[in-house]
Amino acid sequence: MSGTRQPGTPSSPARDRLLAAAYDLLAERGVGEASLRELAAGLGTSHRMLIYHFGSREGLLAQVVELAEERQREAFADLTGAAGGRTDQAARAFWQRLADPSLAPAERLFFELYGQALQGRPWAAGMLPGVVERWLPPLTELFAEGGAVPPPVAAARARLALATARGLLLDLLATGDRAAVEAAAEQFMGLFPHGGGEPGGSTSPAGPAAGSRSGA
Amino acid sequence: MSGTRQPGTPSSPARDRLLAAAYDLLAERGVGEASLRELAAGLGTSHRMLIYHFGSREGLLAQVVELAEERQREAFADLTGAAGGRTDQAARAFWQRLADPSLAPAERLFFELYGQALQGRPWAAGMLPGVVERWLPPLTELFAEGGAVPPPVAAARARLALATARGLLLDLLATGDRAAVEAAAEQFMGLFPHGGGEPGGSTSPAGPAAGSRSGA
DNA sequence: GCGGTGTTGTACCGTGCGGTACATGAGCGG
DNA sequence: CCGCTCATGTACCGCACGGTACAACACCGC
Repeated sequence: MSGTRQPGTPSSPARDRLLAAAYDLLAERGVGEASLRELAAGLGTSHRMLIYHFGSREGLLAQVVELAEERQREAFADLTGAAGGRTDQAARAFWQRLADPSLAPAERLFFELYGQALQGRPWAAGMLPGVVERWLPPLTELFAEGGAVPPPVAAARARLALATARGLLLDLLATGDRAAVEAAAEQFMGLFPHGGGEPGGSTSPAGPAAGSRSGA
Repeated sequence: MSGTRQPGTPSSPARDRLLAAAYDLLAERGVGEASLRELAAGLGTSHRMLIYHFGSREGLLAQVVELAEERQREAFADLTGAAGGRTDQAARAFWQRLADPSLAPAERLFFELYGQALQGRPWAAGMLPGVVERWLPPLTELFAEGGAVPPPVAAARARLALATARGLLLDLLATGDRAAVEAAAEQFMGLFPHGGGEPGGSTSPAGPAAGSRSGA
């Protein structure tokens, strides 16, 4: 046995370091045109090593997708944690986090991967199953306001808030017009009829939140 | 002079046919991994001809992006036309059109191009300048309800509706759960406080609307 | 010190890529 | 009928790609 490692997910420390660094690098450069050799050069290793650890280029990309998914999961955990208190406060806080410029590269990567997954790229397929569904239960609970809102309405609002946050993020990334996007988010949060605060417009959604920076 | 044609946009009929067909083909297969040769084969021509008409692969992709932009412009014209009547009716009609399954390939292409543009791919850069801005004036007018809504509020709601429609479209394309997405859209349209109808939640937004099908 | 196991470097392979050279027609003005 | 331009086909170039072969090295248990 010479060339490649196990095809599964053996998760050696070196591999994990490489993967995290590759994630950051791809967030900056985009996946589309990145060759193994370019990537390896940017990572300070050789394309040989990438194949050794990930089996193939597609294997590496699939692992990056899985990592993006995992980062989303972490963001989601943060949300459920933060959502203990007032709904509108949780919403605003989460939106503030999403709009943090330091997360922009990860979010651009998220949307690139999303687009590739929609086009049926096999290595990106892992993105799709959870990309909406995973967010719905906690968001639905958040919007239920402890039972004051009927479950079907809460579910629809959860889905709506998720979509809205992602759409606003797309806008923000494309235009960079932070003020205008914030105003739109504010509009959304102000639309809900209930008493105390607003329910949490742009609360949760989009990104592959936890943004690790410079990598390994 | 043997090989390539003018680099500009000379727009011969043959070229236009090729471009429209390439658009449809890329909508089905995705841009990411399409080589000139694959593309040409699917178009019933040779990669030589693509280079002759478009100068280079990037030139072709840039033209496809421009065409996508143009299709958006047509969709936008449809919107302004349809928006003459009641706001909520226009909104629902436009959303119905967006959700039409036959538009899905064009919309997937739109989001793939959007993602590539966000990652700085030069041939996709033409996407960004108008992708939000172009929709705002007519939407703002729509949401102003003839002056009943203050301009800043109308502007924020326009931006919000655009973002929401795109987010919901992303959801629909990923999950295929038409009923749930429709329910979320309905929620949005029902949120606005004003009298008569709802202002037009998912009214306008996303796609490269006018969907030409099987191409030349 | 030896044999393994995990890791890395160097060198290479075949393929398909984007792009070019050049010849060949089709259609038309003169 | 010539000559010109537009269009297209065939053949090729050099290159970078993903992937593999194989040898070497580090480290560890014994």
